[in-house]
Amino acid sequence: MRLVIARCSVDYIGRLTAHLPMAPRLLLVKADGSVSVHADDRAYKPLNWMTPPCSLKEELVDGAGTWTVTNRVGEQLVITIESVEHDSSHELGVDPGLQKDGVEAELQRLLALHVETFGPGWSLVRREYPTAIGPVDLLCRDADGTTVAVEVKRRGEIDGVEQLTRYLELLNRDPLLAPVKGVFAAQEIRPQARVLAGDRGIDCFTVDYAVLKGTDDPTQRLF
Amino acid sequence: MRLVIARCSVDYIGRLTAHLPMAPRLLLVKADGSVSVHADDRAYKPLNWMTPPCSLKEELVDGAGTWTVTNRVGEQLVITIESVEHDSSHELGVDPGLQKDGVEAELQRLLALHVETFGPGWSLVRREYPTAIGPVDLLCRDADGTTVAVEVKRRGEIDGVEQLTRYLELLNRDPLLAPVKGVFAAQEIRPQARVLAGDRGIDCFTVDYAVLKGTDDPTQRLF
DNA sequence: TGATATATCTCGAGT
DNA sequence: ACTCGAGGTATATCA
Repeated sequence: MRLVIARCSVDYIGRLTAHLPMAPRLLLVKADGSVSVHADDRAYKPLNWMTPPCSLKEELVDGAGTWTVTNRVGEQLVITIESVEHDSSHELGVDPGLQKDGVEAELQRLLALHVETFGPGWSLVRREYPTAIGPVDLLCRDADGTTVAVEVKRRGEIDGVEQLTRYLELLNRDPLLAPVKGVFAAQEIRPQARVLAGDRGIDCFTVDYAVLKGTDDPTQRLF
Repeated sequence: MRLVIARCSVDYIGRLTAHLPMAPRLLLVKADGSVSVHADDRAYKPLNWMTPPCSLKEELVDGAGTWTVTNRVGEQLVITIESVEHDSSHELGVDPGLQKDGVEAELQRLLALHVETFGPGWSLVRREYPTAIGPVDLLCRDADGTTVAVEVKRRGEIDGVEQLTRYLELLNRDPLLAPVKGVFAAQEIRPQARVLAGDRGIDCFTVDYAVLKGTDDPTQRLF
C-alpha cells in the first residue's frame, strides 16, 4: 500500500473520458495494482481510478512528471504530477476478510425454516426448487394445499417481479403443480414493484428481519 | 485528509452486521467526516466504511484503543486499534471536480440529433415521449412512416428489453400510433438481452459512440 | 422529500 | 472468459 499526497491533474480515457484539473489529492496504490485518486470528500469513492489488472508506469524527475496506468482493454489513467507532499509505503499483508450477516441468503434460510410466517398451515415443498430457467427460492403449499412459488429479495424491485412471473408461467404448465400462486417477499418493496405484482396477481409480503431472526434465536424468545 | 496505518479489528452494526478480525489496515478519514477501512486489495472499495454525515469519537491511550463512528440513523462502525504504524494529516482544500463525457444522457442526445443512424428516412417524433408508465427515450418514424419506440442504454441488459416491451404494449393500444415497432439501442448488448429482444420482435442496434460523436463534432469530419 | 434510473458501478459465484 | 445477481450499493434526477 503506497500513499502519495501530490498536486496533480488527471485524465481518464476508457469507457468514458474524464478530466480533473490540477489540485492536491491523495494517490492510493494498492498491492493488487489498483490506483485511485481521492479528494477530501465523496466518502470512499475516488474521483478517478483504475481497477486491476493494470500496470503503472512512473516517469518522474524531481518529483514532477506523469504516472500512466494502463489496463488490459487499453483504458488509460494519466496522472500529471506537479509536486509531491508525501510519499510512503506500507506492508499490510493479506487481509483475513469480512464476515457478513443479514443478506438475502440468510433471509431465504430463515423463511425456509419458518414458512408459517406467510400464514397458518403453510408448508415447505422445497428450497431452491429447480426449473429450466433457474431455481425458485421457495416452493410451498398454503393451508388449502395450493402450490405457491415465493421469490425472496432483500429489496423488492420490478425485475424481481418479472423473474417471479417467468417462474409462474413455467410452473403453471406443469399439471402436477398447477395452479401455482406467487408471493413476492422482501424486507422492503418498491411501489412500482408492488403495482406490477398486483397487476400480475402476485401477493406481496414484507419481511421483518428482526422478528424472523428473533424467531430463530432461542435467546430472543419470550416464551 | 488523515491517513492512519494501524493494526485493528472492525465491527459494523447497521443495515447488516459485519466483523473484521485484527490485521494491519489503512484508515482513511476525509474532511467530509467519512471514515473508510482499506485492505491492500479490492481496488478502491473499502472493507468497511461510514458515509457522512457521521461523527468520530477517538478513545486512545498510547496509540491503542477504539474509534467509534456513528451516523444519524444509529449505525455504528467500531474500530479497535492495537497499534499505529503511521498517522499523518494533509490539507487538500476543495476539489475543482470532475468533467465526464460519454454517459447515457449523452448517447441519447446524440442519437436524437442523428436518428438517421438507425436508417435512411428516419425522423424523430419526440425525445422523452411521455407515457403513463414513464418516458420513452426516443419516439421515431422510419422511412415507411411506421412509429418506432427506441430504448437507449449504455449497456443493453434484459431489464431494458422488459422496459421497452412494456412501453410497446402500452403504445400499441393507441390507435393513432399503432402499430409501433421497437428498437433496443446500446453501445453493448448482452447476449441474453439480444435473445429476449428477438423473441419479442424487437430490433437490436449497436451504437458506435466514436462514430456518433464524430458525426456531432465538426473537427472530426473528413468532408 | 420520495421514487426512479444510472454507474468507468464493484464484487462474487457459477458455468 | 463470460454471465448473472446482489450490494450497507451510492448518486443524480425528477416528481
